[in-house]
This record gives sequence, structure tokens and C-alpha cells, in this order.
Amino acid sequence: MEKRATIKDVAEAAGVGVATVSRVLSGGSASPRTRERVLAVAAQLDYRPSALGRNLRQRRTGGMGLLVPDLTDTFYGQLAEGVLACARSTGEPVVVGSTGDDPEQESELIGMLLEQSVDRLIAVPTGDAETWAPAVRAGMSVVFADRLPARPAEEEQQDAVDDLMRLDGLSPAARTRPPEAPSVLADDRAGIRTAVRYLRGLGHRRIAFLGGPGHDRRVAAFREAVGAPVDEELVVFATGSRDSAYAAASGLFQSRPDLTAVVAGGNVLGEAAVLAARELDLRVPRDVSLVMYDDVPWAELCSPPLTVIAQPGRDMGYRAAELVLRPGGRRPRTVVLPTELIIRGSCGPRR
Amino acid sequence: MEKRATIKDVAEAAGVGVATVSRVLSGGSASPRTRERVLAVAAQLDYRPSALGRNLRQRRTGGMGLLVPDLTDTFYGQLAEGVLACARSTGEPVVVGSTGDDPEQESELIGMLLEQSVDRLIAVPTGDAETWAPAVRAGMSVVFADRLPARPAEEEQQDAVDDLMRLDGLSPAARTRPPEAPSVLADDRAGIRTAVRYLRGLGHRRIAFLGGPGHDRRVAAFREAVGAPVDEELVVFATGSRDSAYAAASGLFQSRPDLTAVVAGGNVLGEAAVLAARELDLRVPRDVSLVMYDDVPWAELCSPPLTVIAQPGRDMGYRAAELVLRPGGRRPRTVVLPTELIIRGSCGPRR
DNA sequence: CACGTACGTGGATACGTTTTCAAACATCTC
DNA sequence: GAGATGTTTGAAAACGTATCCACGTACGTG
Repeated sequence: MEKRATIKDVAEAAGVGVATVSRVLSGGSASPRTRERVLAVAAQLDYRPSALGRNLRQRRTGGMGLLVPDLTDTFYGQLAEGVLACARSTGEPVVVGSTGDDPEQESELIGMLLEQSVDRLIAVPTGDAETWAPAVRAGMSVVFADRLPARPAEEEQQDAVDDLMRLDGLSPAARTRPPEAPSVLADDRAGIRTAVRYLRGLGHRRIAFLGGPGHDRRVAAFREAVGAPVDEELVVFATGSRDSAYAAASGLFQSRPDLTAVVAGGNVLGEAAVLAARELDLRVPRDVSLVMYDDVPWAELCSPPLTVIAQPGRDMGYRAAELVLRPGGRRPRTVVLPTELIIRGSCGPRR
Repeated sequence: MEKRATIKDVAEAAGVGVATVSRVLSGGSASPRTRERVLAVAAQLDYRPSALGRNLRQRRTGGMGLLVPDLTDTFYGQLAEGVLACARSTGEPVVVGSTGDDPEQESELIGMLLEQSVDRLIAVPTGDAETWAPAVRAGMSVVFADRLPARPAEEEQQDAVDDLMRLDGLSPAARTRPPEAPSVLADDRAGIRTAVRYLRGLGHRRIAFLGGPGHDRRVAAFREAVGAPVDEELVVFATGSRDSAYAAASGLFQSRPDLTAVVAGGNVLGEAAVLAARELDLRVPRDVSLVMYDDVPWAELCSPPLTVIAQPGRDMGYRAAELVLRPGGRRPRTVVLPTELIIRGSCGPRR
């Protein structure tokens, strides 16, 4: 267990100053002669610059943070793989945290990242804008993936007020919005719409939506696609846990035996729906049709194989990592990736 | 975007020296009077000690590294969740890398962690002892999870030589072994044995094993449980990828239509087996019985639901993290966690 | 040849913290 | 009251790096 060589050792061995070594190694200018010598000595001493010194000097930690709700959820696993792949290509470390879809844990993890001076973060947010205030205040550059943070309640109210004023022909007072962060999202709206149309095409009229945390945009798309009036009993929510998802699915099937199709807002919801349906002796797709958000390897294993709305989890992670590494254009860019309805066997005509 | 307060700011504001502030905040001794003052000022300034300074001073990064083959594999997702849960409770960062079951990538990631001065690592190893030499040489304290690194080829040879000497009544020369690292493993041997016995009890005689990278111990257990002579055509291997797993499974079924049962060494192998069987019109369990290593949520979704050998992925991660955080006893501890055969519907009597 | 410009180089400094060390002070004992 | 003992305190020195700045040298131009 020998201790590592420092830049000073290299400088002495090469007969140059530390500044020169630093420059050579970080691509600065230097005469070919000295550059060669430094490189040779560095290689011979097996010198690797210490991230500690560099980080302190630049007052920032390299690499990035990654916050996801749950690595057990295959979709977030894919997302994480994408991020890690991009980070690996640049040799940068990524600090991962799992929030469990709990704003409080998310907040603590943000604090931890701040303490580490990690100033680039890609996150699947759970808390609202207020939770994220400390991060933006510290100048973190964050990219949201898969979802956007919910807007705080008072802002929703203010929006309502604005709407009223507009109705009266007044122009609402300008307010400072929190700076929008760049984000990488799937085209939830199109995905959900396609799925709902598909189900309607099969004759379904009473279609339910099974949502989880962060599925607001999907729910909104569902409402829009179904069209008013929406049967509110048919849209139910679960928290992040598998138990809660099962309870929600089971409750839905029991309270509304008349529904003929359900779209699950995520893969753990889909899993729960399959389980609950089986438990209640509902056959898929004979008794109930099912389409699930997220394509995951096991969707094909179910019988019947699940019809899904696929979103490119890995790509989303990769793009998000790219975005956070290269600040890109002037104003925050938000990337929307396409979804695809993959028709397998879990949907049938209305019985 | 104000800049953060430093320990110096706190010291000045509280009218004490920086050393005192440092002591108070890290639990050192101080008079109640000054302690209170410092704490108050720190809170008021919203001071958070920077990990950068501390890390450099102590020449080590807090927290730990985590290296897994693939976060898309649900089992490793569970493992990672366990590690993250433990780390979260202590507020420490964890740097995650995905090796893709490729020793070269693993090696690079180890290098990256070394550069970051991360000196605690929990890993599902892919490379052999040689790959891990740099880590131990640098004094990293590493805990292996799920598997142990393969021993380098020359050592296997040396072992063979030793065996011969023993046969001749000679005692082999003492050699220096690399220091064994602590590890957290599942009781593969018992799990596999139980599964094989279960299958034999159902009348199966031609049982195949579908293995992946790092499944050496499981294969060995399989050989032992099946008993000599082992039909070598019935044990096949895939690399880490899903494609390779599918190819292996499909090839196995086609080359040996006479097999009646398969034990898959991991969940992606199990997935591949189900897929391949379906593609070849083999019914489970009528035509072929299947037991899969790893219990994953979707095992229950298959039809029939998969009989599995469950290993506590999350616990393994948590224990590994504990082990790496508290160096525990004198000599390296290796923890073996129990497995459980969960009988569902994918095994039937021999046709 | 004198001058200006460009470039290569190394010394010094700062980044924010922990830890050592000795000084200052309070308390106790005889 | 003097000495011994213990406690609290702050100045200073690291930790390894990147960057500023000033110095020297070489070169091109007039």
C-alpha cells in the first residue's frame, strides 16, 4: 500500500515546476520538449492527479448527481444505465441517490449533494419547486428527467387569479418565475392519447387510469384524450410503493366492475394491475384490457404479453447526462423523446 | 446564487477561532458557552461544512463506491437500493458504476474511484484478482457482494500442482495469498441443491443449467447436486447480455429436446428461458420445468408464475454497506445469507 | 541594433477543512 | 499561596491542485 505520487513528485523528477506539470496534464500550452518529458515521468511514476486537490481548487466536484425514486423500478434502472453510460465515456463519477418518491428524502439528498459541492444534477423530481429552491439558489445546474417538479400550491392559485383577470380583459402583473431548468421528457401526451384512441377503437368506453407519483402530465393527457365528462371514479392514484399500487388496482376493479379497460401510468402500476386482475379472476384481455406505460423486458413474459407505451428510458438518461455536461444553447432546452405504442396481447375488443 | 459561508465566516461572526468551530461541529470538546454560540451562529449563517476541504485534509473521500454489472437487472437494482438505504442513513454519498460484466470497464471504473480517493467500495466483481490488484494495493477496503472475483489462471494451476504434491504425501510450499476481502453472499450452494432435489423429487433426471457471468459457484453447486456423471451438454453459459441469454436458452432447448427441467442461474437467464421456450412451443411446466435464481416482482406475473430460488438482494446490499462502513472484527468477515425455494407454478412432474 | 511582441516557465497563492501544539486559563491539592 | 493538574482555546501547518502574475527568452520587425 504505497502512497500515490503527487504533482510535486512529478515536477521534481522532471526538473520542472508544478505549474508546468499541471498545464501539460490539463492540455495547456507547453513546449514539445518539456511536454514529452513531463508525460514520460508521469507515466513512469504512475501519477494520477488527485481529484481532491482539483475539486478544492475549483470549488466544485466533477461528475454529477443522479436522483431517482427507486432503482428497483426497471424504468429508472434503464434511465440510470443511460446516465452511467454517458458518464463512463467521460470518466466522470456519478453520485446516485434514491428518493423513494419522498420529498423529504429528496431534500436531504439535495443537501448531501450540496455538501459535496456536486453542481450538476440530473433528477426525477418528487418534491415541488420549493424543495428545489436550495439547489437553484446554490447555482446547481439541474436537468429534470421523466417529470418536472410540481409547482407549489400558491402558484397554482395565482394562475387561477391571472386567468380571471384575463377574462376581465386585464393583464396580470408580471411575476418572477423560477428559472426553468432544462429537461428530458417522453412525449407522454402523445403516448397516452394513442393508447386511449386505440382502446376506444376497440370499443372501450369506460377506461380507467391508474396513476402514481409524478404522473400528473399523464393524467392530464388521459383526461384530455378521454374527453369531458371524465368519470372521476375511474382515475385513481397510488403512492410509489408496490403495496399501494396493488391496493389501488384492486380497489379500482372492485369498486367499478363495469370498467372494461385500464391504462397503467407506470410499470409498477401495470404489475399491480395484472396481479389484482388475476386475484379477482378477471381475465386479460377478455374481461379487462390493459395497456401499461413503460416497456420493460418482462412485459413480454406475461400472458398475454402486455401491450405497452414504450418510452426510451436509457436514451432519456443518456441525453439528460449530455445536457448537464454541456450546458448547450442559451436558454434551457427541453428535449421531448417519442413514445411508441407496442401492441401485444393484453387488449381486446370490449366484451 | 449567493456563495456559501465558510468555517472562517462562522469563526469571525462568533468571535472564536476556526479550530474551535471545527471542534464544535465535529463533536469535540468545548465549553458549553462557546459551543452554544458557535452552533447559533452556524445555524444563522446556514453554514454547511464543505466536503471538499475535509476530503482534501483527510486525504480521502467520504462515502463509498458501488460497482454492479447492470442496473437494468432487477436483482442488482435491489442490491443497489440496499446500499443506498444504508448510505442514506449515514448521509454519505455513494458513487455508482455499471460494469456491464466487462473486466475492462470494471478496471477503468476502479481507476476512476481511485482518482476520486474513494477508499471504500462494494462490488459485484467481474474481473479476476489481477483486476482488483490496484484497488487493494491502494489500500481500498472493498466488500464483495453476490460473487467473489475469479482467481487468476496461474493460481488455479498452482492449486493443481499442490493437489498432486499432497497426493504424493508432500506438503505444498506456503504461498502468499492476496488478502481476502470481506464479502456478502447468498447461500448459492444450498439454494441450488434444494432446487435440484425438488426437481429430482418430481421425477426429473435430465436437468439443465443455464449460467451467466459470475455463476461459477452456482454451477459448481449444480454439478455437486446432480452428482456425477454430469451431462456436460446440459450446462451452458451466456454472457451478460439479454441477447446472449436468449441465444443460449434457445440453443439449449433445440440441441437437447430430451431435457425436462432447467434451472436458470439468474433472472435475465430465466427471462430468456421463458421466452425461448415459448418461441419453441414448449409449455411450462408441461414440457419443461423451470426454476429461476432470483425472486423478482415479475416472477409472479408469468404464467405460470415462476418457481424461484429467492435471495435477499436488498439485505445483501445493506449488509455489504454496513460491512464497508464499519470494518467490523479483526479478520475479514464473510456473511452468507439464506436462500429460499419459493414454489409457484413453473415446475411439474416429468412428462 | 533596438524595440516590441509572443510565448514558455515557475514561484506564489488560495481553495476550506482538520489537526497539532503550545499558550492561557481554571481548578484542585498540600 | 504555590505548585500541580486539567481544560479550553486559537494560530499555524498541512492536504494536492489550478491559476495568476511576473520573469526570462526567442523571435520578428523597424
